[in-house]
Amino acid sequence: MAGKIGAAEIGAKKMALKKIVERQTGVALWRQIADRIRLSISNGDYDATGMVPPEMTLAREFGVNRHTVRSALAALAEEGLVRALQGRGTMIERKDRVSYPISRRTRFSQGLGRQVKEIATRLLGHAEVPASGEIAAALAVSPGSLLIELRTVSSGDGRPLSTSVSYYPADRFPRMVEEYSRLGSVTKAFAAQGLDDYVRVSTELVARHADADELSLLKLSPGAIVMEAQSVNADLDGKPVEFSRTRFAADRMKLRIET
Amino acid sequence: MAGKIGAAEIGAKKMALKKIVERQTGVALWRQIADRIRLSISNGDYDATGMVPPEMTLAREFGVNRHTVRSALAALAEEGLVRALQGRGTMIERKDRVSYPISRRTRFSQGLGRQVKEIATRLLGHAEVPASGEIAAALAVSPGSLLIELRTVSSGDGRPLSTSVSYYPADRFPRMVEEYSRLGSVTKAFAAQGLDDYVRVSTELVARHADADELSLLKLSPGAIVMEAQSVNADLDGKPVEFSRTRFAADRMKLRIET
DNA sequence: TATAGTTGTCTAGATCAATAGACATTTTGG
DNA sequence: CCAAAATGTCTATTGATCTAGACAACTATA
Repeated sequence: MAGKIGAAEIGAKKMALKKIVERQTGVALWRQIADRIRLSISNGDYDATGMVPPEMTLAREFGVNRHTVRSALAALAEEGLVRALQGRGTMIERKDRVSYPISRRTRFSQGLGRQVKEIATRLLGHAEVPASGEIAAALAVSPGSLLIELRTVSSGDGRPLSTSVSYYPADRFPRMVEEYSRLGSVTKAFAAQGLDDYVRVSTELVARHADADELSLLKLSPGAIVMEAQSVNADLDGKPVEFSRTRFAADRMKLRIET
Repeated sequence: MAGKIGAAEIGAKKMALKKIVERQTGVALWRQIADRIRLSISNGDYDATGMVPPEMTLAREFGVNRHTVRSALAALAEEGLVRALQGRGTMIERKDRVSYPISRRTRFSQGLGRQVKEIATRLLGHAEVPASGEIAAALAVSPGSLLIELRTVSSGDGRPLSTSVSYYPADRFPRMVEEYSRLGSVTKAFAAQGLDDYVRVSTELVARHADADELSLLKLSPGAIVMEAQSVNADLDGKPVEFSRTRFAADRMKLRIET
């Protein structure tokens, strides 16, 4: 099984163009197809024409009925990604996923840069909660000590991109809520409380289907995927200052890891 | 909408315990529930007992019929994650996702460390292909110049974790296939061709539903999610030496980004 | 102005997903 | 030993998904 395939490979590669989807999976065919077309759009596969291939062509490629492809395209139209024009074809309206950089100095609003004109972060709510085991460990505080919890959702040009739950040690950052509300930025709220700089020390990523809560917060077409990042930021002495759990709308974002 | 919710928050948090799932989404309820239980298991939510809650309890929490929960548990049993024992309950067989570190010096086999006893990478095939636009740009070679393509699938303790397609400039690494087949490692194959060290310069991540190809390569229960990482490695002069596209089985892996 | 190619709409039937209820089987604990 | 609690199995019904085919409406082009 090692590397003596060579010539036979060419054939195998052509097969791969058949864009197969699987049945009886718990994920409807129209949704799998919508996912794949979305990916093709964002990969620029259709840039030559600016159009999605005709429904009959897609149906043949995916090996499904034309109506199934129509369901997929309807979902993408609902997202505003494509627009169908009777008699002409289906036009691509929007192409790129927003690329979000994760680095040692990750700051939410900065990285998005020129990709979106307007970034809005809305504070959904806050609370003062005792540290649970996992979070206490991540923040290096004793379990049960008080934390400030902030819940936010962020949008780019009106489209929700991510939603976060963040925790801060209440003793060190007692005015977190007020400062964040006033300044609209975690970085500035930290600065207002005497912390000038901080760095990302760890990020863990998983991907899964969105639950109903995330669907509504991120205005996702249901059944969508979220990428969940658990991250810890620390001050320059290595003392953790923030634990947060951010869920990104997977079909609107790609994460770029910078090293 | 800014931070004057406070007390009302506590109620909202309790509501969140209701583990809601959405209907008519193109993703079957049993699959959404399977995803959520899998996440709960890997988060350690059931560590106290080592058991998944009873079917009736889960059905109540998710607001669905017991049979729907049974479908979800059947899928998890199929994955080998849980085992049902009549009269007793449903036992957790395996807990953790494998954590895969992505850093400036990412090396596949090293990072997995003690998490898996045995790592096996199988060469699926190879080919010599002209560089397409995107890949040529990433590798900083002229479009159409020859690349060596390697396709592999990697498993930990017999469970497929990821599948990769990688490209190397054919002029610089003409013996890539032979050396890789002989040594079983990209790092060693590079060394055998005079490249002693290399670093990760970029990684881009997206998440989506797996296609049939990935389902069969990764032996995924259909409808599963993959995380796709496009990465570029370069030598210490910054000259790109490898472009690769790795798809991770999202329900078996978490990615840890180290900065 | 035909004609081919495209999306839009409708109907009918087959299969999958989910609910509902009843009862069997097995284990645990009083 | 008995009762409670858990999983296993079966039947029946409803709604969502997918297929199949036919035709209408619209667009571009020869």
